[in-house]
Amino acid sequence: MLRIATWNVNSLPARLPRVLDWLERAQPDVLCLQETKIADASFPHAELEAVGYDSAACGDGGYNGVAIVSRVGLEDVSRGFTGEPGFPDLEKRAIAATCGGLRVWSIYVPNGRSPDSPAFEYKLAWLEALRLALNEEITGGPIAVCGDFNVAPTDADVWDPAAFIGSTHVTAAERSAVGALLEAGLTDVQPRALKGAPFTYWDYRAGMFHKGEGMRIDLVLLSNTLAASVVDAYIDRDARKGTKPSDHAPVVVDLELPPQPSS
DNA sequence: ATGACTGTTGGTAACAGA
Repeated sequence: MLRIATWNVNSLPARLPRVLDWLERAQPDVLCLQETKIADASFPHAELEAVGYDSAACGDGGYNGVAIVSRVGLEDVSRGFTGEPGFPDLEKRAIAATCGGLRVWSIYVPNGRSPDSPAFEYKLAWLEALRLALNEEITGGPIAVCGDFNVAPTDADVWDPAAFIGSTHVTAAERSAVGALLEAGLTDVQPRALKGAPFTYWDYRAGMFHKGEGMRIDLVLLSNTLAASVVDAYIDRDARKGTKPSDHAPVVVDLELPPQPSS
């Protein structure tokens, strides 16, 4: 069994104790992180190593930042991707590595701010460039594209579609961009809903978590053949509780991979 | 409860997040 997970931690320095605790509790083989907000030179490789995980990071502090944490190998790390657009400069939003024979991507899609902003055009361009970059990899072998997509794929992925009219994350253009990724050969793994909803993000404000007003924007996309190996998928809603949580919860996917042919 | 955010920075107010 291979357990992969993705979690937007909203600052790894602020969240490190919770991340270390969560690794101990959830026992993922691979964890993709987003919004690490930490420069590579300061990344807590040693702290992760102490609990049994290798790590590779792509960040420059401040905003953004992604990483992959693995206890089943971490090879052929690549940062960013060919054709990736900037705003205007390149941002730290993508890292990939091979872990336990699986190509894993950790991505942080731009927020978009508002549908009439240049940041929204950047978001769409970034997703289209990602699709082009993934096209070859998707046909090359098993791949998992994990992260904060900042898009709710359907109306069932937001607590109240009426509350999102005119907002980012739900527009036809954004959903079409994610749909193009699926058409390229990826499957959006549907996690078991805990507490009746499939949400992965709840705004910090106005008690939205406690009122169940969330969104599903953190996704695990698996190459279609690999998706047949999913034996379980869930959102760890408990990780959103308590003191100083991230505003996102981890998504966990369990895979029962077919036996590897021996070489 | 007629309310209720959190993180970052040549930083203590402005901004980004979604």
